[in-house]
Amino acid sequence: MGTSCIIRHFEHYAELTQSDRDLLASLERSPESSPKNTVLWEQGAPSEFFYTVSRGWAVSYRNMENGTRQVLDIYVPGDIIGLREFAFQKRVAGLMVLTDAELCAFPKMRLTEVFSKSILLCSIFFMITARDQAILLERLVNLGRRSAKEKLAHFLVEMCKRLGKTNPAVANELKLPLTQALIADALGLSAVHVSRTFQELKETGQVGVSNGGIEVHDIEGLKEIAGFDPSYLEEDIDAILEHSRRGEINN
Amino acid sequence: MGTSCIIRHFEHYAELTQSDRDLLASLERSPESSPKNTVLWEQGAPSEFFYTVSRGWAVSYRNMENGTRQVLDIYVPGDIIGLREFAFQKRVAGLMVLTDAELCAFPKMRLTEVFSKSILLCSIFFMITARDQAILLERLVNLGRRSAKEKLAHFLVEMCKRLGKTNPAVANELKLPLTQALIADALGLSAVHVSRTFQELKETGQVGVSNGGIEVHDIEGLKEIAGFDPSYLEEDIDAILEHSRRGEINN
DNA sequence: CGCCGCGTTGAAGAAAATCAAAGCACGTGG
DNA sequence: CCACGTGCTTTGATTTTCTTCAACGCGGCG
Repeated sequence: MGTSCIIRHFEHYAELTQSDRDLLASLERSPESSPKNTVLWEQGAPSEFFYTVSRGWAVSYRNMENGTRQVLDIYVPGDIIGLREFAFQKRVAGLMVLTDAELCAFPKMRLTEVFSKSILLCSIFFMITARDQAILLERLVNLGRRSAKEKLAHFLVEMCKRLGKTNPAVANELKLPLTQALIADALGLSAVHVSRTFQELKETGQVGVSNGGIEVHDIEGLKEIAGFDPSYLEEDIDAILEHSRRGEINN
Repeated sequence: MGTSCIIRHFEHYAELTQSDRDLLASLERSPESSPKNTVLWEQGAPSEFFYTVSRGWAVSYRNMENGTRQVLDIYVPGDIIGLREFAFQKRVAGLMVLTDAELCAFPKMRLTEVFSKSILLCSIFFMITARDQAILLERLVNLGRRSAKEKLAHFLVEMCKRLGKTNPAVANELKLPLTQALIADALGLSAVHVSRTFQELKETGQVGVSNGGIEVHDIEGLKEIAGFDPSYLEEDIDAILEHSRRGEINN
């Protein structure tokens, strides 16, 4: 099965010991593939696993009573899904894969076992959760206090940044497997308004379209439109690890 | 100095051992009081401590370039401030106390030490962070896909629930030390629209005013207006602790 | 071919923002 | 005790932003 998905992910943050790797490997199940547009669970379903995305895109969403939908998160390869349900028995949101995808499951309840055995892994998990919160905050700002144009620009920049982290090649070409309706549901807008706003960005040259994908021509321009501040994506793992190691010595 | 703030808070979740208590007590500094309207830090300031609120209200916010402001969180006694900055060197948002308040500081970097010494405390911290994320998600939904009236109703119900958790008396009388401008900044609305929306709720009898405070007359009505689903506030600590204890045995 | 999902366009309407002024409660100083 | 200032809320009029509805275009695919 090669290097497991989460090990690769975590080694991006810090050097793991062999026992850390063994520990992670013992938890991770083999990847499960799902064809595009599969709903893996609905909100309210029991929440026993979290997942890492090894291939494809997924989206978590909330269906509202009035028939609308709010997209809460968009997941790309390398992301972790469902950590936030650590404290809950049930899924707080539905999950759908957008493309053919592969996810690796982890039994949620064995996380505490990991925590007790490796302070390093514990710190990394905590760091990831805290960083995810910072991202959510930024999204809150996006929904609360930005115009449609700013929202869309900010969204595109964030996707660029996140994709660029694992795949430096895609710095300014975005092939998003997202419909405009889905982007609308992520930004709290209507689909037609997203379409119009895209037109605006095309006219002023920040984005373009090429065979179904979105091309980002001017990421700096988008950043300016959005008032983008990248600091919320720049977690600092080193300082934590420093102390984490010190904690280990104290053990 | 009596029982420390965070110990009281944590014992609400689980029974701590004496060594857990000692560990927490060794970290917590004595409470610092701040007069109302004090800004404790601005976004971008170094982030070395997190805090527990032992008295008073506080609010974290983000100032936008266009002069507007987004309120990210409102903190009441018992809440923890700044855990989300675990992974960051800098504050991602400003913090202001709204009333005269007392906060207890914790050196952020000693968290990993706590994690390594007590799997129970580690689990509780993780649980709190995960639950905070669930609350943020609900707020995302609130900002993205609800009308002004629904937003306000949802906001009031959430505050009721959160206050009622520590103080069962205030189930349906709310004395909020919040201006309408601040509520507006929390909900992504303008202050005048919040005022108008309040009028609506008064006319239909869900809320009233008495000497400066807000009275909630009909919390069920508000829930219905908002489409309120309380499950995001009902974390389930027991299942986690069960496994946490098992983890400890494995040590 | 014809259907279907998705994007685009236009027109009309609703929701909320903005601007400006006035009211009200409260504290302060004369 | 009253006048005054200040911070917050309310109100009305106007404008902007976004939604809704409906229709059409367009490419892919059975």
